[in-house]
Amino acid sequence: MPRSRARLQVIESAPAPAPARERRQAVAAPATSTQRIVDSITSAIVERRLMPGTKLAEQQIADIFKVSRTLVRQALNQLSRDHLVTLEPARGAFVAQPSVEEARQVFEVRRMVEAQMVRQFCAAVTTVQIAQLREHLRTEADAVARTDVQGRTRLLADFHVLLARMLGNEVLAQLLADLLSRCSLIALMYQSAHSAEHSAAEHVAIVDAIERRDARGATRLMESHLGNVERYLQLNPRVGDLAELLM
Amino acid sequence: MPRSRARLQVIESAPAPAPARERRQAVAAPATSTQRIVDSITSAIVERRLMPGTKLAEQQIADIFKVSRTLVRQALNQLSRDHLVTLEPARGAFVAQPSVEEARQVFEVRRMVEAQMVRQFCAAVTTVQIAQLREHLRTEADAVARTDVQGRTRLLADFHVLLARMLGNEVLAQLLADLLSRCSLIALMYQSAHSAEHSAAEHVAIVDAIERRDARGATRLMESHLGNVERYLQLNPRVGDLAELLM
DNA sequence: GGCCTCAAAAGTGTATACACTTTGTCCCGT
DNA sequence: ACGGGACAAAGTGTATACACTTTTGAGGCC
Repeated sequence: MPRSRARLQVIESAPAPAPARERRQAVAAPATSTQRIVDSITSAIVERRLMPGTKLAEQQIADIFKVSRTLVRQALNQLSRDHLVTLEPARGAFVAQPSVEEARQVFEVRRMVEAQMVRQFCAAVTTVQIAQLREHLRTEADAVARTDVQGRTRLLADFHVLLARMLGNEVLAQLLADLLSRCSLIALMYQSAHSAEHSAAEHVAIVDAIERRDARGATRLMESHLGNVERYLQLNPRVGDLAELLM
Repeated sequence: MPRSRARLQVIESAPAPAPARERRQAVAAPATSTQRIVDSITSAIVERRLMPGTKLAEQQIADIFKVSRTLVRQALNQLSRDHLVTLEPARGAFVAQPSVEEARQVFEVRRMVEAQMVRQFCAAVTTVQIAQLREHLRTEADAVARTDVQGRTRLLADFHVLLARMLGNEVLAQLLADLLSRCSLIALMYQSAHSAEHSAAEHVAIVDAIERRDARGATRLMESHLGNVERYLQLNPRVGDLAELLM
């Protein structure tokens, strides 16, 4: 009997004119099919089109992208390494449902890394870089003003990666990018109540401190920023994890 | 052509008597074939049996492990995410040759993360944990005394992961484990001149400071330890990277 | 009616087939 | 001789085939 399969509809959104994504694609050539799948699913997860716990059946995805399961499997493997999906042997792939504990640990690591990052940044920052940061803050403010939810989420995360990249340390930047994609998932799973406006404002304060070369102040601001973001997570899971919901 | 279909040959290789590998398998049962391949290649790289730049042909590896290329490809993909091999499209997989710049960045990140780690550790450490650390240091000293090269290399790295794990932060521990496997490759590629004895001694000093709950001292010691390890890398590449060798 | 059994369906795990790309070699023209 | 182009060998990229596992659902039994 044919099962009506309408659940996972078109993941690939029409080429959104979101400037951030445009730029990303322009810079780092997408090219390979596998990467296209990874990117699409990543976006879908981070932008809440795919909810935590959703099953990602290989054939289904293969049909959508018009490729074989081989490539889909590769993509799912990559995603599992990013902690965006979990693979259960012989059962399949599911959109990850990071636990409260994992959330805590991810934020802990971010505090450790980013505090040091900001500290070093103050010692080496150039006026050109400050200008770039200001420019980014402006874009953030724009997105917030337009209530462009997807755009602002990405931009708020990019701020942190931008800092890392400006230290000229690609290893650090990638590490932070990984942590931030996990944070996106965490934030949406635990419905962050921390408003985008608030985050953007804290970013401004951090850049102000950096401009003053106030290492201690900037560090403190970054730590409290991350603390705030974490604190406002609603630690009663709202989606997925039926066990916790029903007990 | 008739296909001979040998069904499911789950031929576990005879347990190699290498003590280090034994231990690893005992702790985290690998089970799946793919993981077995990843572990084997990882060991081979870290223990210098596979030199940087070596080509890893899929069929060749498949024959060795008696599996299909499918699983080998999965393994190689994982290894590339660990930065132990690089994949060149349509050309194949090669044991990675981290550049001098990458080495610098990895150590930079380690300094940032581990400095904070030690600081926090001083605030929360228990006497039981100190005892565990002392125990580990004893094992290190043993391996150094016996000039058990492979064992001591692994143990010196494990010290750092042990610290991370003791903070109860699995995310941090994994992150550090990743960085350390990259460091192993870097160290062997640039023939570290930093003696194992010296490293072990510095580890002891760090634990001493931790025991005194001397956060500032421990942090400083950790930073100088990592600085030393990096400083003693021979930054003239000795293997691979012909370009740099010939100019 | 509820529950166990079991078999078909659906889905994952691994192997194999085949297309295409790269690389090395040989032959030819200059 | 030398350079270049065609061809063969080797190897990677993707699709497909088949084996095995989990899930599902229908019927039979209590």
